[in-house]
Amino acid sequence: MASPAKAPAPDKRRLILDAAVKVFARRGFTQCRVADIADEAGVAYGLVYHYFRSKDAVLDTLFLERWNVMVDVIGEVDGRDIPAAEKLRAVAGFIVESYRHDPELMKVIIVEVTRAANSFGRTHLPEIRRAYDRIAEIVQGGMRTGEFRGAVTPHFAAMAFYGAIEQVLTGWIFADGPVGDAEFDAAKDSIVETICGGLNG
Amino acid sequence: MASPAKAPAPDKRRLILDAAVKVFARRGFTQCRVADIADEAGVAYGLVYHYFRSKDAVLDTLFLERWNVMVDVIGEVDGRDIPAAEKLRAVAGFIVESYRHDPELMKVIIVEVTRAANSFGRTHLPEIRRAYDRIAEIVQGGMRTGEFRGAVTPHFAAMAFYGAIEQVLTGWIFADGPVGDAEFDAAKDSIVETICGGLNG
DNA sequence: CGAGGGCGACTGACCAGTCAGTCAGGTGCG
DNA sequence: CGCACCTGACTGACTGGTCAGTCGCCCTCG
Repeated sequence: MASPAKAPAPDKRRLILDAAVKVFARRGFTQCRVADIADEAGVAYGLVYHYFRSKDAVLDTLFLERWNVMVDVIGEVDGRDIPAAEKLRAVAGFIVESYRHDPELMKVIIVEVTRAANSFGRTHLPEIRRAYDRIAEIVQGGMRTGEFRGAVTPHFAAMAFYGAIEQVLTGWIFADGPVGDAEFDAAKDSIVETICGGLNG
Repeated sequence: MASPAKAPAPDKRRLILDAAVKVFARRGFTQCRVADIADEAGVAYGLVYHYFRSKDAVLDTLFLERWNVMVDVIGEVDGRDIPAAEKLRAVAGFIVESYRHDPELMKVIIVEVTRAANSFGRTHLPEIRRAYDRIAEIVQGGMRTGEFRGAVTPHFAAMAFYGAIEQVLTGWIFADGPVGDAEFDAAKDSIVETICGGLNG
């Protein structure tokens, strides 16, 4: 996927990537033309193909850049010496903060890859699964120490946890108005509260 | 969307709809051609346009037919005189059974509409929201009677609940192998157990 | 002077939707 | 009863437009 070794011309390449995020977020991957990316970047059409093998490769790069960071963070969090519930809070916090920091990128990743079972979601299944697996490891750790009970499998709990987060982000994406700081912070707590504490009173 | 009053020729129209489910499930809405639907139905290309305004209208019909049934079921369940947790179990059960009964249709609805924020998801936002709202009403009822505690808003709990279900179904969709009966039944319990009981031990 | 970043007109494939026409079954009239 | 006419379901070749990807050229910098 373009220039593996020493970065040759970081400027324009980055410009194209950033422009692609904007354009993909605005109209969706399929609905936008390669010309839109080039225009947004203020760059010639052909230059996109100088840096990327195809339109698909642009999305692939965007997704992998960010997803790998997230998978690493989850692993790092699991290594910390804190309660399992705090680990889940850290993960939920990181994902919510990612959205707060760059909503357009997160929209593209979720809508065009993570939730796109017929196209990029299928391509990147292994990477997506790795994230679930790492969350499941956190849950399993919590069960080992007795912090969590073993009513459901770790894998299942991980699906529910990640599903809840993605559903909340999707709500924000659909709303596509500005979301307040209070709402971001409330969401982090609510996600952990729901999955760990449960509804039962 | 075609013949409102007395059904004139139910055969071919239904045939096209059923064929579309197969084809959309197999290759995705955008990746498949109208000719594929016609071929699958064993019908001429033009007939698709005799019964439907456009390719989009075929998907719209498929989605609304099924989604409205689900929204009605959720409302009916809420009317029953049973504990709130049992209501959620009934809803989760209905959705899981819908998948068990017709996985292809559910795949199309979830992948192409519910999770497609840039296309049909946006179009059908009102219908999708109606389902969330009805689930939230169930949760709110549970809080009123003291069955559920009010740690999170009903709306948030509804998002988490539905998000967990959809994530589980998405897992099955991605796996696209046969899923065993035991797994279906376990899922219904696990979803309710996770959302109501929580992980904390 | 040549390597390679940068350019954008062009092409070939693809596909949603159209439309001119066929045909089977129904209806009314002589 | 049967002939003429009508209706609309049904057909599939064709069109118009779109767009990913190519290619030959230019221009700058070392």
